[in-house]
Amino acid sequence: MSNNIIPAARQSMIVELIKRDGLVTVDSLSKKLDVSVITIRRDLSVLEETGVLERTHGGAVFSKTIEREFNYSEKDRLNKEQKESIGKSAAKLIEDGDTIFINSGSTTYQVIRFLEGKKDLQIITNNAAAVADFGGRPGIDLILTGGIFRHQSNCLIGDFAINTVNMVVASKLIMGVDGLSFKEGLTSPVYQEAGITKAMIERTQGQVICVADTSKIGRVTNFITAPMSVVDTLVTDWSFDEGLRDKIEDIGIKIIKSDQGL
Amino acid sequence: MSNNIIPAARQSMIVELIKRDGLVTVDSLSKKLDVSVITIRRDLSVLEETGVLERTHGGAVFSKTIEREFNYSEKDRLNKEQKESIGKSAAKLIEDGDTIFINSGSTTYQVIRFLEGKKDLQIITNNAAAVADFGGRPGIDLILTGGIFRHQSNCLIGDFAINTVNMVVASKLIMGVDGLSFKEGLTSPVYQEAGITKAMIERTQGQVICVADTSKIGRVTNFITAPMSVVDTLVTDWSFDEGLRDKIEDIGIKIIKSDQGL
DNA sequence: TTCCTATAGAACAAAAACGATCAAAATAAC
DNA sequence: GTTATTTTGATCGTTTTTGTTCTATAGGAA
Repeated sequence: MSNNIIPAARQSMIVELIKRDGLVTVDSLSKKLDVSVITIRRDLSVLEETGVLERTHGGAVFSKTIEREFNYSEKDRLNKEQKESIGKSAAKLIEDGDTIFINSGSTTYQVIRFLEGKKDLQIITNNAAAVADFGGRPGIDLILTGGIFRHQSNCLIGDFAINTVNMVVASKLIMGVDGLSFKEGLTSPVYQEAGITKAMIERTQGQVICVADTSKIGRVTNFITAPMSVVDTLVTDWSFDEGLRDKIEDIGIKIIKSDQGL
Repeated sequence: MSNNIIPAARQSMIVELIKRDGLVTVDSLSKKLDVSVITIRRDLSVLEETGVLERTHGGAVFSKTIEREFNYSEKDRLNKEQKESIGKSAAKLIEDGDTIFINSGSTTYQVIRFLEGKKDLQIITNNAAAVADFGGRPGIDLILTGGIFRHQSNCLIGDFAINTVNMVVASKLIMGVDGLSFKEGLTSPVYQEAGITKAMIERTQGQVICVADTSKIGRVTNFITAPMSVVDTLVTDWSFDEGLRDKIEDIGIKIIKSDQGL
């Protein structure tokens, strides 16, 4: 894919990758960008000079100082590759003309990113980060629910948010969760976020799509949002344990596994 | 497609491409514009002189400085120093325990920045940018109104926003305007934004503080928000024309001039 | 600790891109 | 139509970038 690119382009790709993943290895960059390892090292040295990254043995990490500025939380970076591919797969389930709820979370954020190009879409979300790189895409209305800004998870919570949700009937819901278990159902670590999601579920007349990388499956956090049975479709990543498939499909959930390697 | 064009046209094409892609290569430009690489190099040198791009080996990247200004939008940059000092002065009018409306705009955004350190404050705003560098300040609740995201002015508009505003009674309003004239009153270039501000004015029981640098005074834009008489305090910058003072104070508006040099 | 493997860095050679110069072509001026 | 000016392209030496080889070093395992 990638040959015949100028150094500046290659370096900006490295910056993108390190912003996305928080960490890159010389080896993987060498393969991905199709240049020798020494070239990658030289690039990393240049970029270290500019301050966007810090070199380590075998690669480089995103600069701590810049990281803080960007407000990239650890959580956003965790399983980033999985979340991106889940986002891409989930976005395919959205059709032109849909009105969709999207709750907050690093996985659902990835879905929003991949909705570009859809037509006549209305997104209602309490994810405050959504506006960040949403440069006025034609054909897509982005509606924030409003509410109290909770910076830890970059989302909007409280009655104002719930009120807005209650004024909408959506055709689909993209729901991120923190835990997903047969016994306790869908759980969230923050009470108020669970409340918003609950309201969204009630106001969705069409498909409820749950996005969760495999680390969430089987996990239980503090606040119960809903039983698993509200989910129509579960989009998860490639390392899904096939042993669970039957048990999940038995309660009427369709499983979609996203592809590795974007 | 492309032969027989004058240099200026070719160069403006290059500018368009670099604005779009952020980066161009000499080689691809040479092919796309059907001229030799040396010509492209000369074009890039010329354009580098003008400051729109920075040359690199093999091509050029969009100028960092211009890029930054691009994101901030023309409006944010205009009279930045004035706006900052107005923001600082206006923030001093806010007391601990206040519940304040803040409408959207580059000047009011500066006010938000300087509210750090206040206690027990509740900010209700339709400025989507507010969350950007609001790192969870203790003692301050930031509440977004919700609404349709309007990327051109980074704000939230529409019924959802107005509904939220209508659920609040604020003790103060920080109001940015685009024009401020005796005859037409306070005006805004965007209909929906005027609507939000109107709702905020109605729901404010205390002080209405208008923040406007001197370039706004006397200007009229398209949509009337309110007559000037709704304003209690006008915070403007140091170059305020003292000849207008009496006339403005006569309608009951207190004038605060912010200091130059932050 | 000691060994071992993987990574880093230096030096050199090859390839690509650059800049300067000059001639040819296109355009403008007369 | 002729001349002057600008613009473009080609050549060639120079600089930058890249990859290979080799040596040194870091980090993990026994």
